[in-house]
Amino acid sequence: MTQAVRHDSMRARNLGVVLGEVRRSGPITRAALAEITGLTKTTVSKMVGDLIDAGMVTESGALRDGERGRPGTAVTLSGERVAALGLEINVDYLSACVVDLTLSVRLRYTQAVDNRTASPVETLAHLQKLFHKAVDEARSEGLSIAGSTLAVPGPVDGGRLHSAPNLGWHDVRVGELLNFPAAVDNEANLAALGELWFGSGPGDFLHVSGEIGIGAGLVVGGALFRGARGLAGELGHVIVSPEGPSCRCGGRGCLEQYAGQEALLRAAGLGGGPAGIPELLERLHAGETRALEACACAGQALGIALTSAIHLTDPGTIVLGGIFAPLFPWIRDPVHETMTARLAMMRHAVPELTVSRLGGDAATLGAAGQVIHRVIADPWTHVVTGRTGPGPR
Amino acid sequence: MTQAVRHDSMRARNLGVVLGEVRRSGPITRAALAEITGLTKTTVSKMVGDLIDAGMVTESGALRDGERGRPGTAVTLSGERVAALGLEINVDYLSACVVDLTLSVRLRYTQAVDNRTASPVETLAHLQKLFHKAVDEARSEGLSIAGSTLAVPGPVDGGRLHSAPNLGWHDVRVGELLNFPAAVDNEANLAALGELWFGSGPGDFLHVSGEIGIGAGLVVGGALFRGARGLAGELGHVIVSPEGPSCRCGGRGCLEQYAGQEALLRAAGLGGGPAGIPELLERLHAGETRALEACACAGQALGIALTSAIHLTDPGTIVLGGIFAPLFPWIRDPVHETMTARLAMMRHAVPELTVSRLGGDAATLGAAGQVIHRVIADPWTHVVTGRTGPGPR
DNA sequence: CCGATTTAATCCACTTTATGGACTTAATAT
DNA sequence: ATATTAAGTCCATAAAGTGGATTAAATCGG
Repeated sequence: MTQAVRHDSMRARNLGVVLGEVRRSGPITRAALAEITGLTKTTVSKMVGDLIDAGMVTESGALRDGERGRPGTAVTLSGERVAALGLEINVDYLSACVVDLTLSVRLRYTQAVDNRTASPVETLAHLQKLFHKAVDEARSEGLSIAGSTLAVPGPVDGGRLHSAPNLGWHDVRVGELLNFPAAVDNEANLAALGELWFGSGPGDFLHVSGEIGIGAGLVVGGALFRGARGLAGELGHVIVSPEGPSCRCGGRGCLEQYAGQEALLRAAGLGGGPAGIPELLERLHAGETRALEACACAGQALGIALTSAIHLTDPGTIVLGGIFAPLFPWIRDPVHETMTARLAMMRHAVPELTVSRLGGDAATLGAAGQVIHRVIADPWTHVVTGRTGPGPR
Repeated sequence: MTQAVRHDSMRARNLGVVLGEVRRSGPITRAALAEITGLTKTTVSKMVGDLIDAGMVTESGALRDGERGRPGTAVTLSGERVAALGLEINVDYLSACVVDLTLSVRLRYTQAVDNRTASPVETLAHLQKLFHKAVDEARSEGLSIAGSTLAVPGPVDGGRLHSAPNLGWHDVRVGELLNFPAAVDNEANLAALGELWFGSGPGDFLHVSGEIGIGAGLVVGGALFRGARGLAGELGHVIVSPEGPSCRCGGRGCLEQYAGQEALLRAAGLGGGPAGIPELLERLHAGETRALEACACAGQALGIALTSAIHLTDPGTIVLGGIFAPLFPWIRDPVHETMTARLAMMRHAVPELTVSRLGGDAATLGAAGQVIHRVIADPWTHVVTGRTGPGPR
């Protein structure tokens, strides 16, 4: 149910509207904010004052635009006080980053841990150390961490990680095992949000994260689509060919069996050993036929799965990330041709096919960005608790 | 951007919250409304008064629940004043229905028109007559039509119908051709909403409308998912087998080629003639092998497409409607078995598979229901303009 | 059968928040 | 130097919800 609005929540929401507009429109004067939001100059002035007190906004000098009349003083987001922490569990390392309100990355950490051999509890203990280190160091820079989110490589439903094949984890209640406050979410979802906020991401796109599994995050109207239980976006198990090779999910012919990291390396003649994507890239650059053909096949399969995804979810753009980012030059054409051929008559415009500009950090950034976005949408608590000293009696 | 809240919009929203709660919780006292919404009794009382004045709510007698203390007077939605009109263009007839605020169907119309031979303009002229007839007759019953929505059999993007194969329409700007005020939406989308509001529909489901084409409407959290351009839900073109028969969409192996009405009838040996679903049902009841096998094959194909859809969109339930409703006894098992086998390892619970309780009216009902839902979510304008006579000066 | 208790609904003084016009400030134009 | 224009602040007012007091209408207990 939509919640009822009272005086305090009216103010809370309007604060969010004003702060959101400051974020959206860069340096902007109070007068312009009033115009855009529809609030009066008085109201906006008061709110901007509160936001400045809370350290979320700063005056960034006079905005002289050549027009006559008194020039306005522009305000911008301030990265000096509020920050958020993004965490990620990868196969062989943990990573963390601290991002401030302006979405600038302030601190980054990685710590090598072989999470395939470690138990969930061990891994999470390592993660806790990383958490405290990051929080302490952020504090020493004057930043206060408004919240944190943890990215895990598999579908999450209410803090519970269903399965993470590349960690060997199955049905782990991560939320309950954490000894520090953090939200838990799927790496593919958060990578999509990372692309939205830190990449060139437009407002509507399907972000494909190719790893050992293949996940996807669907962003529509600037918000992530999660489905009924938060398990949406399992692109890796969309059926490419109903009688294809069987998959660990129980099905047959899933995309993962054609374009997952393992399948791809095997097709390129690199399976079975410790060989990885770097080797594949070398061979591609060397023009080795087997590697090129492996990419072409994977691209076609991806194109087929994406065609189904487009018909079902109608994304504006497709963004390829994860292992597909470095492979983009070799898979772009087969993916694009497959999609174009199969979508030809149904739509005026086939979704654009682009590549992620973010590296392996996409999920960590998205995790931190999610917290920042929540703060910007609802700065109320931070404004109130952010007051210095006891308020007027 | 989220809009700023001012005093009037605060009141508008709270009116919507109160009215929405009246709808949700049946006959309910003012005190209970206050408890649930978090507003004070004073505020709720004032709002209920306004809603009664506007004819949207009535007192429905004392609510004596055996407890001691003064019994409350319950209020319910009133179907006496506000209503909505749903319209639908089918292959060989037009239909309309008037639904009141309580979602009771008050008037129904159908008019035989062969829309395959008629041009869009001719069809819409017929529709206009139907519109006025419905509005006039509703008015004579004391109902005022708050709005209307038109269901068309194909994907719609901003009032523009991309293609409606069973009408032979292509790229028709329906919104601009209408000489009366109505929103235009895809029949599959509206059928899903019909199921949500008039059927047994739970809050999260994928509604499959099998017709000549196969569409789907995805409802998550009580809201329809439309994708970036409103073209989501084209289940009929999800790829079942990449090298399958070619489809009018330009692709190959689309679901429609296996489970669409034409493919199904052809497989059952009924193709080429005027034979239809009734004949197929006769043969199924007679136990004819060819018909049974056709259903089994269609069911398997549907199961494969739904498996992909489930991985991508994670619906809580699958509701089969359209031609799949009467065929349900014969396709249920193949669909269910295919889905279960292929989803086994990925989720604890495979989505439930149910059948639509609504007949061919689903879309018309959804169309009218959409208007009603908008009125309930935002009753403000109706409360203000609904006042009888000049207000107190 | 009557008073005590309990809950519903209304009344009224008050608080919170936004409004809108007046006022001050700081630029450009003439 | 003065007029004009726009930004930002001040202040009295309006709109809406709050919370406690009051009235109303039941059940419970003796």
